[in-house]
Amino acid sequence: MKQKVHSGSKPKLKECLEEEAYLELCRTTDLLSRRLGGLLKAEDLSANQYNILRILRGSPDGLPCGEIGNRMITRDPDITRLLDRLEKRELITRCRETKDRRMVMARIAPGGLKLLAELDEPVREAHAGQLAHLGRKRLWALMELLQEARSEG
Amino acid sequence: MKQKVHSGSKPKLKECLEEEAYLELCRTTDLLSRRLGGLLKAEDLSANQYNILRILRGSPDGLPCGEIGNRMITRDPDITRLLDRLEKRELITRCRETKDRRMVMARIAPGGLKLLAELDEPVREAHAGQLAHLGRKRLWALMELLQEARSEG
DNA sequence: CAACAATACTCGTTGTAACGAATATTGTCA
DNA sequence: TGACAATATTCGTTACAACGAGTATTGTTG
Repeated sequence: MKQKVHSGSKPKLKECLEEEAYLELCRTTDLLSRRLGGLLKAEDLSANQYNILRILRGSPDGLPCGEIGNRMITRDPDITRLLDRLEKRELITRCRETKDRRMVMARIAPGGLKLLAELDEPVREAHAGQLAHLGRKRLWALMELLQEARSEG
Repeated sequence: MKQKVHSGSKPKLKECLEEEAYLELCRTTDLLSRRLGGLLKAEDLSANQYNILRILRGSPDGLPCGEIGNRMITRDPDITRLLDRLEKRELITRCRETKDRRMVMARIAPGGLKLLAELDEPVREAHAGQLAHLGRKRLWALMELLQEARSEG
């Protein structure tokens, strides 16, 4: 996920505005991601693993693997292996659904909740430290623009 | 003024605006990156390799490996191997500097220029297709906000 | 029931990122 | 000159992403 983009040369005339905007986006995301990455690495979590945990925390009833795959845009064999690692560390649990026994529901486990809870504060502080200087107004403006950017892709 | 007291349940983490903005940023960058990723994969280029080629195109006199590493925020040994792969495909050339013989200058090769040239149009079209609906005004606003976001991290 | 679709999984593969440790060469400076 | 710094490299390691092919189980439908 980490995508690095060169930030050196001045924009050539031929480069279109959309491309420049994309580069800005990459640079910014990359910069902001580094701190978070450091926090996660200290807990031996990959960004994807962290995302899964947060998704599952938001769905206390659990989610089928396929649904996780849809949200992450990741193929199901890869989701399976991601969940394998998380399950081995007892951060999540899996159990087969009784209704539709084709599905396996993944739920966050106490260990996963605890780990997330420990990360919440530093993560929030990291983001605040990096973005608070924008202020509420510009943050809202930024979020709105980003949503609009995705709204018609 | 009366103070509100939490009853029993754990105080919900205040979803801070900065964190939300970061998530929006990630979602947007991720979405936009996928098309580019497809174009690059068709040419067997990783995002990092593509970035290096673009950096080098912007520096016709070549760059020392260390400078590339600085721009990409990537460690020396990894840059070396990235350049190895690019050199093997004759997309770049390397030669030792005569002045300071510790340095090795990497330059883009004709093959690299050609490959980039072939990618320029589809890449630009992809980005335009994804972002043009914002219009110039909002694109500028977005870019400005992103620059400000990085200006104090 | 048979055929098919959906779900998750197993297995294998390749390339890469990221990191640590060590080395050779060269330049700089006290 | 000798000690040190800078540059790039080699080597080894681990984990992960991404992809393809195939399998087992279960549900659905004609």
